Amino acid sequence: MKRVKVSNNVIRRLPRYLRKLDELHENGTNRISSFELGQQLGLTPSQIRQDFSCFGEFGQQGYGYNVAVLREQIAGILGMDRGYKAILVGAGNIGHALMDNFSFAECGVQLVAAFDIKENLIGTVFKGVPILAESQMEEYLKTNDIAIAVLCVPKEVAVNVTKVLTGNGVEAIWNFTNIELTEPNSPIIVENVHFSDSLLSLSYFVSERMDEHTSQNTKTGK
Amino acid sequence: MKRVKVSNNVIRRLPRYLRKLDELHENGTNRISSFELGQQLGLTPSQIRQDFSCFGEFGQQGYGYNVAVLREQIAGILGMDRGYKAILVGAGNIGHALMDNFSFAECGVQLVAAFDIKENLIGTVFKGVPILAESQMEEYLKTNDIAIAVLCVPKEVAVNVTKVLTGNGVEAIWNFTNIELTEPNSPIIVENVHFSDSLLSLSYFVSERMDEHTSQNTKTGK
DNA sequence: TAGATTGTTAATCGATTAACAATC
DNA sequence: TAGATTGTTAATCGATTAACAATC
Repeated sequence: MKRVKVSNNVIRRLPRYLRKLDELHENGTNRISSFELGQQLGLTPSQIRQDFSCFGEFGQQGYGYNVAVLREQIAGILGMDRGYKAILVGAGNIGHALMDNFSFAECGVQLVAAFDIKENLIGTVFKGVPILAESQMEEYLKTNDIAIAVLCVPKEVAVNVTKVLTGNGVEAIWNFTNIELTEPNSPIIVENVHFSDSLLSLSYFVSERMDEHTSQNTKTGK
Repeated sequence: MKRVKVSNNVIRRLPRYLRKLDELHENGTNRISSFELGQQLGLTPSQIRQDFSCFGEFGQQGYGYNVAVLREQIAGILGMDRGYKAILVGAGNIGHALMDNFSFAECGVQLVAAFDIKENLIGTVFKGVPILAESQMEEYLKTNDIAIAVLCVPKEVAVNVTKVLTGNGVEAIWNFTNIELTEPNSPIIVENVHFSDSLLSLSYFVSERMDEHTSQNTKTGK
């Protein structure tokens, strides 16, 4: 596959393309043009064609894109066909909710084990995933090829757990703790899910909206 | 407050500034320069000063920024002092995990009620938040001033629930369902938390890393 | 005062959009 | 063939970085 340096913005749009293509496929749509796709996603056709051209030529002049083919291409670009193995660390609360609801398999990721320190969880199997003692984690990492760790531990222990993970071959951390995990020179890949950052952004947009209304009312003397 | 149109990129950095300032405050740091803040966040001092200047003048030449003052300014910009009221719709799984772990109050948001259709949940109170029947929701919205809805329902019903929300004064939706909620001409504010998009991006970066290694090994004949 | 550091203007860089030849 | 639509090159736009006068 073509692998030139692709901008972050492009990469963040790829999962959206995938989701839309899945939807189109379900609807029985076989082909789509960049114009129509742009309409549905709120993007310009130019941007869509530019984005795809980072990775190859997936369309056909005068026809557009075959939905199924394009879907498979993007899935491949995202690495969904690589079967990366993941472990989850911290099976309480959000960790548990992820195991319960989130389909790792739909992203092409295999969740092979979870780790916790709570005695009542250790040794149990939840939705087919064994929950093991955190003390066993290092050994487990050494004997299994784990690419991804889902980090759901309390923030106090996050840094120490991260050291064990990165020291034992884990490539990437899906970070659900509310701390900045990225160290300046670390080669580890960190993807943050910061709920509070997300809610605060939303709060900003609400405030902006409210202030607009207020100032308009002032202007019009309401 | 100064309210000029500020780019999305700037807004997304504000919660990170806030988090860092909280950390500095806890450490007992009273003042910080844009240079030092940039070092700690991996940003240029220029960018930091540009970002702040969208909202006002919070620093002092020759001195830098007072941590506590800057923190309060950013909190205000984000609307944390406005006490927005929120409801949560769908109290199972991820919704329940949010109620259990996530501190709405720390973001300055009041979670005042949750709604569900499960009989065994209705009428109970969880962490001080009453869980009501979804059939009561419309009435509740009409008699309370709810700015934000946290959407955690199954995706099949998400669109219909959204109509009820937007039709009854809700300004913004914090969307935990895995569907595209934003309609072309809708004035509703939507903040998406798409777990699968996040994991797929991570999967991309892992794949990129692996391919780099492979191609290097090929070049060096390993 | 001299040194430090801001806020802001100008320069650079990168991302998006427009245009169009190629071709299905 | 004629019409449609791609992939790509060029133009535009916006965001980041650099520079510097103002001033604490």
